[in-house]
Amino acid sequence: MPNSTTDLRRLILDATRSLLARNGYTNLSMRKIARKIGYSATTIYLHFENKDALFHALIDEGMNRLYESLYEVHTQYAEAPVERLRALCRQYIQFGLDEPEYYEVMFMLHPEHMERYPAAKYRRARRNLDLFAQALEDGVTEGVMAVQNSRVAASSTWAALHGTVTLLIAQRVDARIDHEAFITAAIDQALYGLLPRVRADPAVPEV
Amino acid sequence: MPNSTTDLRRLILDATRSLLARNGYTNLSMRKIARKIGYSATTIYLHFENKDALFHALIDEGMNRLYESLYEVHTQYAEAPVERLRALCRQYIQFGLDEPEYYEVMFMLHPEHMERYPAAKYRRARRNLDLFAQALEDGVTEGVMAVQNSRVAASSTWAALHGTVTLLIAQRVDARIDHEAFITAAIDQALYGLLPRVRADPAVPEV
DNA sequence: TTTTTTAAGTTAACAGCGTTAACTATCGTG
DNA sequence: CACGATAGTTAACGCTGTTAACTTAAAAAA
Repeated sequence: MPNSTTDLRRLILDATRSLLARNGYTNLSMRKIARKIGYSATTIYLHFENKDALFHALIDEGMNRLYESLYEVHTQYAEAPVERLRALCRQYIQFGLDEPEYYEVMFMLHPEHMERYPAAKYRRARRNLDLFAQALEDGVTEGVMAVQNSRVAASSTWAALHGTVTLLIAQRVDARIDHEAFITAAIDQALYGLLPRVRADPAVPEV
Repeated sequence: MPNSTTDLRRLILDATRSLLARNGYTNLSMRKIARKIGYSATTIYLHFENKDALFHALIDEGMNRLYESLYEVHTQYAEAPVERLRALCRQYIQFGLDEPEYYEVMFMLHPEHMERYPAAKYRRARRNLDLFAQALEDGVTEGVMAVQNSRVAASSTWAALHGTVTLLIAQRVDARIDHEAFITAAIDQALYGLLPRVRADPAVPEV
């Protein structure tokens, strides 16, 4: 199956990822990718419709790698939903910090660049959120979490993690704050917010 | 004090904000700003060192407007830390959704564009976080919140809000999820995560 | 009043960007 | 041996942020 055509496609994707990690999204261009692999810029257009489509392919690969690492956590903590959720949160944040520029492309691209993101790729990306929703549902079943709607709660938990990663990536967290303490606090706060409360305070209804 | 020089500076800032709101950050250029106010592009460089400096001025104005709206909440709920924090969260998210492109410039600019952000402007921006930290400290004093380090907890709360705003702005929240339900869930989860727990679970230490 | 200096703004240009159209060279097949 | 397809190229268009050099008008100094 793999001929020289698919090899070049692979070469383009690898070069893009490499340049992305080294020089960042801002300093990346079709011409630079081409120069790195020894082809002219227009050759890339023989394998990807445009720059957006090239990044869509890269995003999809990233989503799949993220899923692999989250799924490993999922199976490791199959019997402990709270600890599983905590580990999923850690893994998600670690993924973002390991390759910040890649994370940025995956989750911070402008909606106008995502309008034509293929439905099949979108469904694959959503599997990541499903792992979080599954942990919440298991937690509710076991009575160790209190959540009204697991899909909504999974999204709000994701929002907390996404905010944590993006603030760190954008270097917006105060220099006096230890990053590890910040991450731990963010995860704990999100987790505590999902635990059942003993005496319900009327001012604070269930999530 | 205001002469024609400072007037033109004001004109540039207003035109930039207007174009930002209408066409977004991606479709904004020095030439377009200049065209809108009837000057040549290089005239802008007589009032701002470069594009970054122009946006730094815009960010600073945004941070001050945010502070005004948060400070109003601060005084309104002076005696109820939990309700005050909830209202601060609502106000912050509303601010982001009211002018998404402006929020993006304020909080999502690449660190390389913020390297030369002036210290005085940075201090003004941090006052916004101080209002959150104050609410947490008041809550701890009154025994209605449990927080180890108010600065860290204020940052992790901010992260949850920032994630909520950015996911909505980037249109990454699943179409099947109601935005209002998502926002409420995110705020509630962050808030619950700060409340004191009756029986401490050894698996979940304090934030 | 005349000259000189300063201020405000302009035009032209540079290197780089994503993308398209037109062109060339190579290769497998009829 | 010719032909059509395939893979890749060059040239070009209209953008971008930014700099240098230039003009024009007003203010200050002679």
